[in-house]
Amino acid sequence: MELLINNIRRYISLSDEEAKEIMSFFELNKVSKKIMLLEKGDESDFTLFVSSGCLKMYSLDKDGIKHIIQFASEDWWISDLYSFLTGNPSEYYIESVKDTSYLKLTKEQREIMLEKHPKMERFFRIMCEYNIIHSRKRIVDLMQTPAKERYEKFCKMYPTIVNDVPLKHIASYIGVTPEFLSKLRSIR
Amino acid sequence: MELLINNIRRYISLSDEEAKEIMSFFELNKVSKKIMLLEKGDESDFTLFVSSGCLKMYSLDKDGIKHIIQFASEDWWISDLYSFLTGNPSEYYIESVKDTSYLKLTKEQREIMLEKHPKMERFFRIMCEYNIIHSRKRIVDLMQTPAKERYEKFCKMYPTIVNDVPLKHIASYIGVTPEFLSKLRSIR
DNA sequence: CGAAAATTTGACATGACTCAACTGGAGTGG
DNA sequence: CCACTCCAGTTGAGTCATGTCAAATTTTCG
Repeated sequence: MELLINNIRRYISLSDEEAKEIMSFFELNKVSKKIMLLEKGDESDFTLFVSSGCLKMYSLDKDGIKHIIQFASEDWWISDLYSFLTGNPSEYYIESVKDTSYLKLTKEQREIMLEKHPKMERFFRIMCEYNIIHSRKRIVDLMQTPAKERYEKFCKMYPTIVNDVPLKHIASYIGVTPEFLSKLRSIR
Repeated sequence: MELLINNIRRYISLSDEEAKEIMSFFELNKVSKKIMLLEKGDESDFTLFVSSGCLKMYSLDKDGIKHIIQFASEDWWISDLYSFLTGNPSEYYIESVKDTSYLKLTKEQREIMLEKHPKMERFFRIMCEYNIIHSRKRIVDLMQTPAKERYEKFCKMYPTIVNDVPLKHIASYIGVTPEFLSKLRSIR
Protein backbone atom coordinates (compact mmCIF):
# COMPACT_ATOMS: atom_id res chain seq x y z
CA MET A 1 0.00 0.00 0.00
CA GLU A 2 1.05 3.52 -0.85
CA LEU A 3 -0.06 4.72 2.55
CA LEU A 4 2.34 2.50 4.46
CA ILE A 5 5.29 3.42 2.31
CA ASN A 6 4.60 7.10 2.73
CA ASN A 7 4.30 6.54 6.42
CA ILE A 8 7.72 4.93 6.55
CA ARG A 9 9.23 7.54 4.27
CA ARG A 10 8.23 10.20 6.73
CA TYR A 11 11.18 9.07 8.84
CA ILE A 12 13.61 7.31 6.53
CA SER A 13 14.27 7.25 2.80
CA LEU A 14 13.52 4.15 0.79
CA SER A 15 14.24 3.34 -2.83
CA ASP A 16 11.29 1.97 -4.78
CA GLU A 17 13.06 -1.34 -4.79
CA GLU A 18 13.38 -1.37 -1.01
CA ALA A 19 9.81 -0.22 -0.61
CA LYS A 20 8.56 -3.16 -2.59
CA GLU A 21 10.61 -5.62 -0.60
CA ILE A 22 9.49 -4.18 2.67
CA MET A 23 5.86 -4.33 1.66
CA SER A 24 6.27 -8.05 1.08
CA PHE A 25 6.63 -8.68 4.81
CA PHE A 26 3.15 -7.37 5.47
CA GLU A 27 -0.12 -9.17 4.98
CA LEU A 28 -3.28 -7.32 4.01
CA ASN A 29 -6.46 -8.07 5.95
CA LYS A 30 -9.99 -6.74 6.12
CA VAL A 31 -12.47 -7.02 8.94
CA SER A 32 -15.95 -5.70 9.55
CA LYS A 33 -16.85 -3.78 12.70
CA LYS A 34 -16.71 -5.26 16.19
CA ILE A 35 -14.23 -7.99 15.32
CA MET A 36 -11.63 -8.95 17.92
CA LEU A 37 -8.10 -8.95 16.58
CA LEU A 38 -6.47 -9.61 19.92
CA GLU A 39 -7.90 -10.95 23.16
CA LYS A 40 -6.43 -10.71 26.62
CA GLY A 41 -4.43 -13.85 27.24
CA ASP A 42 -3.41 -14.31 23.63
CA GLU A 43 0.12 -13.67 22.59
CA SER A 44 0.23 -10.58 20.44
CA ASP A 45 2.85 -11.64 17.96
CA PHE A 46 2.04 -8.87 15.48
CA THR A 47 1.97 -5.16 14.83
CA LEU A 48 -0.79 -3.61 12.75
CA PHE A 49 -0.85 -0.67 10.40
CA VAL A 50 -4.35 0.60 9.68
CA SER A 51 -4.95 1.52 6.05
CA SER A 52 -8.61 2.38 6.45
CA GLY A 53 -11.22 2.26 9.18
CA CYS A 54 -10.47 2.32 12.88
CA LEU A 55 -9.28 -0.01 15.64
CA LYS A 56 -9.23 0.40 19.39
CA MET A 57 -7.02 -1.15 22.04
CA TYR A 58 -8.33 -1.37 25.60
CA SER A 59 -7.99 -3.08 28.95
CA LEU A 60 -10.78 -4.29 31.20
CA ASP A 61 -10.53 -3.53 34.90
CA LYS A 62 -11.77 -5.82 37.65
CA ASP A 63 -15.26 -4.34 37.39
CA GLY A 64 -15.33 -5.11 33.70
CA ILE A 65 -15.00 -1.49 32.68
CA LYS A 66 -13.18 -0.73 29.44
CA HIS A 67 -10.29 1.68 29.44
CA ILE A 68 -9.26 2.67 25.96
CA ILE A 69 -5.54 2.90 25.61
CA GLN A 70 -5.32 3.80 21.97
CA PHE A 71 -7.35 4.35 18.85
CA ALA A 72 -5.78 3.66 15.49
CA SER A 73 -7.43 5.04 12.42
CA GLU A 74 -6.03 5.38 8.93
CA ASP A 75 -2.25 5.72 8.82
CA TRP A 76 -1.68 4.64 12.44
CA TRP A 77 0.21 1.76 13.95
CA ILE A 78 -1.11 -0.29 16.83
CA SER A 79 0.10 -3.23 18.88
CA ASP A 80 0.44 -4.52 22.38
CA LEU A 81 4.16 -3.97 22.56
CA TYR A 82 4.42 -5.71 25.89
CA SER A 83 3.22 -8.99 24.56
CA PHE A 84 4.88 -8.43 21.21
CA LEU A 85 8.29 -7.95 22.78
CA THR A 86 8.24 -10.30 25.71
CA GLY A 87 6.06 -13.06 24.30
CA ASN A 88 3.93 -12.92 27.43
CA PRO A 89 0.17 -13.14 27.08
CA SER A 90 -1.44 -9.81 26.36
CA GLU A 91 -3.19 -7.65 28.95
CA TYR A 92 -5.19 -5.87 26.30
CA TYR A 93 -7.82 -6.29 23.63
CA ILE A 94 -7.72 -4.97 20.09
CA GLU A 95 -11.05 -4.66 18.30
CA SER A 96 -12.37 -3.01 15.15
CA VAL A 97 -14.63 0.00 15.66
CA LYS A 98 -15.81 0.00 12.04
CA ASP A 99 -15.02 -1.84 8.85
CA THR A 100 -11.27 -1.76 8.72
CA SER A 101 -8.44 -2.88 6.51
CA TYR A 102 -4.98 -3.21 7.93
CA LEU A 103 -1.53 -4.53 7.20
CA LYS A 104 -0.19 -7.08 9.59
CA LEU A 105 3.48 -7.55 10.43
CA THR A 106 4.27 -10.59 12.52
CA LYS A 107 7.10 -10.69 15.02
CA GLU A 108 8.82 -13.28 12.90
CA GLN A 109 8.48 -11.27 9.71
CA ARG A 110 9.67 -8.19 11.47
CA GLU A 111 12.83 -9.93 12.64
CA ILE A 112 13.58 -11.10 9.12
CA MET A 113 12.87 -7.66 7.76
CA LEU A 114 15.12 -5.97 10.32
CA GLU A 115 17.86 -8.44 9.49
CA LYS A 116 17.62 -7.70 5.79
CA HIS A 117 16.82 -3.99 6.06
CA PRO A 118 18.62 -2.58 9.06
CA LYS A 119 17.33 0.84 7.99
CA MET A 120 14.05 -0.22 9.42
CA GLU A 121 15.60 -0.30 12.89
CA ARG A 122 15.89 3.42 12.45
CA PHE A 123 12.31 3.72 11.35
CA PHE A 124 10.95 1.80 14.32
CA ARG A 125 13.25 3.67 16.65
CA ILE A 126 11.97 7.03 15.49
CA MET A 127 8.36 5.90 15.47
CA CYS A 128 8.74 4.74 19.05
CA GLU A 129 10.37 7.98 20.08
CA TYR A 130 7.38 9.93 18.82
CA ASN A 131 5.09 7.50 20.51
CA ILE A 132 6.83 8.18 23.82
CA ILE A 133 6.43 11.91 23.36
CA HIS A 134 2.75 11.37 22.80
CA SER A 135 2.36 9.08 25.80
CA ARG A 136 4.08 11.59 28.04
CA LYS A 137 1.76 14.34 26.96
CA ARG A 138 -1.15 12.11 27.75
CA ILE A 139 0.20 11.33 31.21
CA VAL A 140 0.70 15.01 31.93
CA ASP A 141 -2.83 15.69 30.71
CA LEU A 142 -4.33 13.01 32.92
CA MET A 143 -2.54 14.56 35.86
CA GLN A 144 -2.94 18.25 35.31
CA THR A 145 -5.83 18.90 32.95
CA PRO A 146 -9.49 18.81 34.02
CA ALA A 147 -11.74 16.44 32.13
CA LYS A 148 -13.55 19.10 30.18
CA GLU A 149 -10.35 20.39 28.64
CA ARG A 150 -9.13 16.88 27.94
CA TYR A 151 -12.28 16.35 25.93
CA GLU A 152 -11.83 19.56 23.98
CA LYS A 153 -8.23 18.71 23.22
CA PHE A 154 -9.26 15.29 22.04
CA CYS A 155 -11.82 16.74 19.63
CA LYS A 156 -9.28 19.13 18.19
CA MET A 157 -6.55 16.55 17.94
CA TYR A 158 -8.56 13.66 16.50
CA PRO A 159 -11.50 15.07 14.56
CA THR A 160 -11.66 11.94 12.43
CA ILE A 161 -11.95 9.64 15.39
CA VAL A 162 -14.65 11.77 16.97
CA ASN A 163 -16.83 10.87 14.00
CA ASP A 164 -15.81 7.24 13.94
CA VAL A 165 -16.46 6.13 17.48
CA PRO A 166 -19.33 6.43 19.96
CA LEU A 167 -18.97 9.06 22.67
CA LYS A 168 -18.53 6.54 25.41
CA HIS A 169 -15.32 5.37 23.79
CA ILE A 170 -13.98 8.87 23.91
CA ALA A 171 -15.01 9.13 27.55
CA SER A 172 -13.05 5.97 28.17
CA TYR A 173 -10.00 7.29 26.35
CA ILE A 174 -9.89 10.54 28.26
CA GLY A 175 -10.54 8.71 31.50
CA VAL A 176 -14.07 9.61 32.61
CA THR A 177 -17.45 7.87 32.72
CA PRO A 178 -19.80 8.35 29.77
CA GLU A 179 -22.35 10.00 32.05
CA PHE A 180 -19.88 12.55 33.22
CA LEU A 181 -18.70 13.34 29.72
CA SER A 182 -22.31 13.84 28.73
CA LYS A 183 -22.72 16.39 31.51
CA LEU A 184 -19.54 18.18 30.51
CA ARG A 185 -20.82 18.53 26.98
CA SER A 186 -24.18 19.88 28.03
CA ILE A 187 -22.65 22.61 30.18
CA ARG A 188 -20.79 24.53 27.54
CA MET B 1 31.45 3.43 32.74
CA GLU B 2 30.79 -0.24 33.29
CA LEU B 3 27.19 0.52 34.19
CA LEU B 4 26.33 2.07 30.86
CA ILE B 5 27.91 -0.72 28.88
CA ASN B 6 26.03 -3.33 30.83
CA ASN B 7 22.87 -1.34 30.30
CA ILE B 8 23.40 -1.41 26.55
CA ARG B 9 24.42 -5.04 26.54
CA ARG B 10 21.09 -5.89 28.07
CA TYR B 11 19.59 -5.41 24.61
CA ILE B 12 22.42 -5.83 22.10
CA SER B 13 25.84 -7.45 22.10
CA LEU B 14 28.97 -5.32 21.92
CA SER B 15 32.60 -6.30 21.57
CA ASP B 16 34.94 -4.66 24.06
CA GLU B 17 36.30 -2.65 21.18
CA GLU B 18 32.86 -1.34 20.25
CA ALA B 19 32.03 -0.67 23.86
CA LYS B 20 35.08 1.53 24.22
CA GLU B 21 34.26 3.46 21.08
CA ILE B 22 30.67 3.98 22.11
CA MET B 23 31.67 5.22 25.51
CA SER B 24 33.72 7.91 23.83
CA PHE B 25 30.58 9.68 22.63
CA PHE B 26 29.45 10.30 26.19
CA GLU B 27 30.66 12.96 28.55
CA LEU B 28 30.80 12.37 32.29
CA ASN B 29 29.35 15.05 34.55
CA LYS B 30 28.68 15.49 38.25
CA VAL B 31 26.25 17.81 39.93
CA SER B 32 25.17 18.38 43.49
CA LYS B 33 21.51 18.33 44.49
CA LYS B 34 18.93 20.83 43.24
CA ILE B 35 20.82 21.73 40.11
CA MET B 36 18.81 22.40 36.94
CA LEU B 37 20.03 20.44 33.97
CA LEU B 38 17.25 21.57 31.68
CA GLU B 39 14.85 24.49 31.95
CA LYS B 40 11.58 24.99 30.14
CA GLY B 41 12.28 26.98 27.02
CA ASP B 42 15.76 25.58 26.50
CA GLU B 43 16.43 23.19 23.70
CA SER B 44 17.13 19.78 25.15
CA ASP B 45 19.81 18.63 22.78
CA PHE B 46 20.95 15.75 24.96
CA THR B 47 20.02 12.47 26.54
CA LEU B 48 21.30 11.54 29.98
CA PHE B 49 22.24 8.26 31.57
CA VAL B 50 22.39 8.38 35.34
CA SER B 51 25.33 6.52 36.83
CA SER B 52 24.65 7.47 40.44
CA GLY B 53 22.21 9.67 42.30
CA CYS B 54 18.81 10.71 41.02
CA LEU B 55 17.25 13.17 38.59
CA LYS B 56 13.65 14.21 38.10
CA MET B 57 11.85 15.58 35.06
CA TYR B 58 8.71 17.64 35.57
CA SER B 59 6.34 20.17 34.07
CA LEU B 60 4.79 23.17 35.78
CA ASP B 61 1.10 23.83 35.22
CA LYS B 62 -0.48 27.26 35.05
CA ASP B 63 -0.82 27.38 38.83
CA GLY B 64 2.88 26.68 39.19
CA ILE B 65 2.33 23.15 40.44
CA LYS B 66 4.96 20.55 39.60
CA HIS B 67 3.96 17.36 37.89
CA ILE B 68 6.73 14.81 37.91
CA ILE B 69 6.92 12.93 34.66
CA GLN B 70 9.87 10.74 35.42
CA PHE B 71 12.50 9.97 37.97
CA ALA B 72 15.84 8.63 36.85
CA SER B 73 18.09 7.00 39.38
CA GLU B 74 21.13 4.84 38.83
CA ASP B 75 21.06 2.93 35.54
CA TRP B 76 18.19 4.95 34.00
CA TRP B 77 18.00 7.13 30.94
CA ILE B 78 16.23 10.45 30.88
CA SER B 79 15.55 13.16 28.32
CA ASP B 80 12.88 15.40 26.95
CA LEU B 81 12.46 13.46 23.74
CA TYR B 82 10.14 16.04 22.30
CA SER B 83 12.70 18.78 22.34
CA PHE B 84 15.52 16.36 21.61
CA LEU B 85 13.86 15.13 18.43
CA THR B 86 12.17 18.21 17.09
CA GLY B 87 14.60 20.87 18.25
CA ASN B 88 11.69 22.83 19.72
CA PRO B 89 12.11 24.43 23.13
CA SER B 90 11.41 22.08 25.98
CA GLU B 91 8.17 21.97 27.95
CA TYR B 92 9.88 20.32 30.89
CA TYR B 93 12.51 20.76 33.54
CA ILE B 94 15.20 18.29 34.55
CA GLU B 95 16.71 18.74 37.99
CA SER B 96 18.91 16.75 40.33
CA VAL B 97 17.25 15.39 43.46
CA LYS B 98 20.55 14.53 45.13
CA ASP B 99 24.21 14.55 44.23
CA THR B 100 24.29 12.86 40.88
CA SER B 101 26.74 11.77 38.25
CA TYR B 102 25.57 11.15 34.75
CA LEU B 103 26.75 10.53 31.22
CA LYS B 104 25.59 13.00 28.64
CA LEU B 105 25.01 12.17 25.00
CA THR B 106 24.34 15.15 22.78
CA LYS B 107 22.10 14.99 19.77
CA GLU B 108 25.07 15.63 17.55
CA GLN B 109 27.17 12.92 19.14
CA ARG B 110 24.29 10.51 18.95
CA GLU B 111 23.93 11.07 15.23
CA ILE B 112 27.61 10.42 14.68
CA MET B 113 27.44 7.37 16.87
CA LEU B 114 24.41 5.97 15.04
CA GLU B 115 26.16 6.56 11.75
CA LYS B 116 29.24 4.67 12.88
CA HIS B 117 27.46 2.03 14.95
CA PRO B 118 24.13 1.22 13.35
CA LYS B 119 23.72 -1.45 15.99
CA MET B 120 22.86 1.33 18.34
CA GLU B 121 19.73 2.03 16.33
CA ARG B 122 18.59 -1.32 17.55
CA PHE B 123 19.49 -0.50 21.11
CA PHE B 124 17.58 2.76 21.13
CA ARG B 125 14.67 1.14 19.36
CA ILE B 126 14.35 -1.56 21.99
CA MET B 127 14.87 0.86 24.84
CA CYS B 128 12.06 3.01 23.47
CA GLU B 129 9.78 0.05 23.04
CA TYR B 130 10.15 -0.83 26.71
CA ASN B 131 9.62 2.78 27.59
CA ILE B 132 6.32 2.75 25.72
CA ILE B 133 5.20 -0.36 27.56
CA HIS B 134 5.94 1.39 30.81
CA SER B 135 4.16 4.59 29.80
CA ARG B 136 1.08 2.66 28.82
CA LYS B 137 0.94 0.91 32.13
CA ARG B 138 1.16 4.26 33.83
CA ILE B 139 -1.67 5.65 31.74
CA VAL B 140 -3.86 2.67 32.55
CA ASP B 141 -3.00 3.08 36.22
CA LEU B 142 -3.91 6.74 36.23
CA MET B 143 -7.24 5.84 34.71
CA GLN B 144 -8.24 2.73 36.55
CA THR B 145 -6.34 2.49 39.82
CA PRO B 146 -7.24 4.43 42.97
CA ALA B 147 -4.55 6.67 44.41
CA LYS B 148 -3.81 4.48 47.39
CA GLU B 149 -2.96 1.51 45.22
CA ARG B 150 -0.90 3.66 42.91
CA TYR B 151 1.17 4.66 45.89
CA GLU B 152 1.65 1.11 47.03
CA LYS B 153 2.67 0.03 43.57
CA PHE B 154 5.15 2.85 43.38
CA CYS B 155 6.77 1.84 46.65
CA LYS B 156 7.12 -1.73 45.51
CA MET B 157 8.37 -0.83 42.08
CA TYR B 158 10.87 1.88 43.04
CA PRO B 159 12.05 1.20 46.58
CA THR B 160 15.28 3.07 45.89
CA ILE B 161 13.53 6.20 44.79
CA VAL B 162 11.21 6.15 47.78
CA ASN B 163 14.28 6.72 49.92
CA ASP B 164 15.82 9.28 47.62
CA VAL B 165 13.04 11.79 47.18
CA PRO B 166 10.65 13.66 49.47
CA LEU B 167 7.12 12.35 49.71
CA LYS B 168 5.63 15.26 47.87
CA HIS B 169 7.59 14.28 44.79
CA ILE B 170 6.04 10.85 44.90
CA ALA B 171 2.63 12.43 45.33
CA SER B 172 3.33 14.45 42.24
CA TYR B 173 4.45 11.40 40.27
CA ILE B 174 1.39 9.37 41.12
CA GLY B 175 -0.83 12.37 40.45
CA VAL B 176 -2.21 13.47 43.83
CA THR B 177 -1.59 16.38 46.19
CA PRO B 178 0.94 15.89 48.99
CA GLU B 179 -1.81 16.45 51.58
CA PHE B 180 -3.91 13.70 50.14
CA LEU B 181 -1.03 11.27 49.96
CA SER B 182 -0.29 12.01 53.57
CA LYS B 183 -3.87 11.10 54.48
CA LEU B 184 -3.68 7.90 52.46
CA ARG B 185 -0.58 6.86 54.33
CA SER B 186 -2.08 7.54 57.74
CA ILE B 187 -5.11 5.39 57.03
CA ARG B 188 -3.36 2.10 56.54
C1' DC C 1 20.04 26.64 67.76
C1' DG C 2 16.97 28.56 64.38
C1' DA C 3 14.98 29.01 59.75
C1' DA C 4 13.12 26.74 56.01
C1' DA C 5 11.09 22.79 54.09
C1' DA C 6 8.43 18.55 54.52
C1' DT C 7 4.70 16.30 56.48
C1' DT C 8 0.48 15.95 58.97
C1' DT C 9 -4.17 17.24 60.37
C1' DG C 10 -8.81 19.16 60.05
C1' DA C 11 -12.80 21.63 58.00
C1' DC C 12 -14.77 22.33 53.96
C1' DA C 13 -15.40 22.41 48.76
C1' DT C 14 -15.81 20.14 44.37
C1' DG C 15 -15.00 17.15 40.46
C1' DA C 16 -16.12 12.91 39.12
C1' DC C 17 -18.66 8.54 39.95
C1' DT C 18 -22.90 5.47 40.75
C1' DC C 19 -27.28 4.14 39.93
C1' DA C 20 -31.58 4.46 38.07
C1' DA C 21 -34.78 6.41 34.99
C1' DC C 22 -35.79 8.39 30.64
C1' DT C 23 -35.17 9.62 25.50
C1' DG C 24 -34.29 8.77 20.93
C1' DG C 25 -32.28 6.45 17.07
C1' DA C 26 -30.72 2.25 14.46
C1' DG C 27 -31.46 -2.20 13.49
C1' DT C 28 -34.45 -6.45 13.06
C1' DG C 29 -38.09 -9.51 12.22
C1' DG C 30 -42.73 -10.34 11.24
C1' DC D 1 -43.78 -0.64 7.24
C1' DC D 2 -44.83 -1.11 11.98
C1' DA D 3 -43.66 -2.85 16.58
C1' DC D 4 -39.98 -4.14 19.26
C1' DT D 5 -35.59 -4.29 21.09
C1' DC D 6 -31.17 -2.60 21.96
C1' DC D 7 -27.77 0.71 22.43
C1' DA D 8 -25.97 5.32 22.97
C1' DG D 9 -26.75 9.31 25.13
C1' DT D 10 -28.87 12.38 28.65
C1' DT D 11 -30.53 13.81 33.21
C1' DG D 12 -30.94 13.98 38.22
C1' DA D 13 -30.11 12.70 43.14
C1' DG D 14 -26.96 11.21 46.19
C1' DT D 15 -22.14 9.73 47.30
C1' DC D 16 -17.21 9.30 47.34
C1' DA D 17 -12.53 10.39 46.16
C1' DT D 18 -9.64 13.88 45.99
C1' DG D 19 -8.57 18.83 46.22
C1' DT D 20 -8.09 23.44 48.80
C1' DC D 21 -6.67 26.20 52.38
C1' DA D 22 -4.86 27.14 56.70
C1' DA D 23 -2.62 25.79 60.75
C1' DA D 24 0.12 22.67 63.63
C1' DT D 25 3.99 19.63 63.91
C1' DT D 26 8.16 17.42 62.58
C1' DT D 27 12.36 17.07 60.10
C1' DT D 28 16.34 18.83 57.76
C1' DC D 29 20.27 21.36 57.52
C1' DG D 30 23.07 25.56 57.55
